[in-house]
Amino acid sequence: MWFRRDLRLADLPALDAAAADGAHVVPLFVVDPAFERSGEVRKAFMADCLSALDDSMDRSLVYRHGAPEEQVTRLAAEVGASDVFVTRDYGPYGRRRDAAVAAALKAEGRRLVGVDSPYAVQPGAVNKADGTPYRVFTPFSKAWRACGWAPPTQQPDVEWHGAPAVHCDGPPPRPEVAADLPDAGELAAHERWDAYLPRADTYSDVRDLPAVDGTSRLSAALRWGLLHPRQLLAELGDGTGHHTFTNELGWREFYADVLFRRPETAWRNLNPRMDAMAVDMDADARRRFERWAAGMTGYPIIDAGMRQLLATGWMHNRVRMLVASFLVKDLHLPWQWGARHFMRHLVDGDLASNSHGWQWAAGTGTDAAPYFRIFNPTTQALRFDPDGDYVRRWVPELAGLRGGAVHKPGLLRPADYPAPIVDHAAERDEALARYRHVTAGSR
DNA sequence: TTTTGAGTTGTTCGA
DNA sequence: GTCGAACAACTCAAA
Repeated sequence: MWFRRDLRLADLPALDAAAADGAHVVPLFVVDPAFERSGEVRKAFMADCLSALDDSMDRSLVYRHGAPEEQVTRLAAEVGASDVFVTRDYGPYGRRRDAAVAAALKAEGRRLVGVDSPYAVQPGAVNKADGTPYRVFTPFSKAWRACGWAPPTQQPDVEWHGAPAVHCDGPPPRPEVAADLPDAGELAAHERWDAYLPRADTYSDVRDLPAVDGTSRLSAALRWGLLHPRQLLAELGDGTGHHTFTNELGWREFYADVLFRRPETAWRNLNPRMDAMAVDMDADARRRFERWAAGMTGYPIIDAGMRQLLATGWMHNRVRMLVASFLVKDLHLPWQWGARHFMRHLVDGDLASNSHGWQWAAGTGTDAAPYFRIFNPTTQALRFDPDGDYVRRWVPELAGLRGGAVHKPGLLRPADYPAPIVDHAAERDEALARYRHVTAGSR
């Protein structure tokens, strides 16, 4: 059983298949050199989840460092495995990697057996009546719900054998990070869900308020497969809050489906007409990006979000939209710069959701926001953080400003907090002018 | 087959 | 102060 982004034992059909008929299961995790590109916070969380997984199987997990097509093949030969079981990966890198591993195994008479997916409905399965994919979320979500999903399975009764009989490299290095990470591991994820579910009926009312603990905070658990969305869907009902929560899981599956069908859109515009949009990439653009990334734009809600990201590896969804809109429409930078920063720092960073969330904000993607829908960071802050508590938590320089006044420091701006780096009204006009240029050029 | 209306997350302007 | 229109262009499903 080769674990990748499914670091759990319960409701894991690939493990069920591996352990069928009492077969001896050797659990493997390959520390792929590709992980080197990850940010420190992501590496730390992954290492913690692996440690918890290893604990849950009596420290049987075999670590191997290196290219998967070599390491998987070598271990399979060492233990005489006829089959290597995996949960299928639908991402661009994972598909290439798995094709290479499958070919290497096949050359030695072994099989790579893909089972299940990280989704309730596997990417590629939801189609319109004519067989083509949906490009708008709402009709997708109706068809997705109509597909239905299997109930979760119980944890299989696998007999783990303790310390591996074969050579085992050490676990991946666990960087020391200042970030306040979520509790790692399958058990912690289930405890979080059990604690959240009784409050899920309030989801649609409070999910947009970044100062409130009004969401499940299970995004990282879903990303690393500490639990499967089936396990959540099985317990969600039809009330407004539960329906909205289910829709958010649907968005995750929608974007996985889009990326599966169009893998190049991880970093390229889905809508090629938007390739003509003028974006800034000069030295001043890089300077503006650095200010954005550091949380020093002078717009309090933007800076609070960017600092929350650096401090915790997570950012509230409403604020993700605001900082994304700000990067694209106020700073006129390529959405890919922001997407890359998010992937480096988010513990829940998922290529499909991240890239297409950014493309939604940038107006380049599937079912994209109309380009003229430009968030006003101050208006949004006053609406969704009316008491200013979120900003004061993450921007201590502004702690002396009371209530919503924290969103408009103006003349009360402390000396250690920056003045706004751009004027929103002027940059809004600039963004609309650039957009008009694109649409005029295509007529 | 064609038409029609709706579509995650908004803002501004003018009546 | 409130309210509706305008801001683009295209997809999709139902009528």
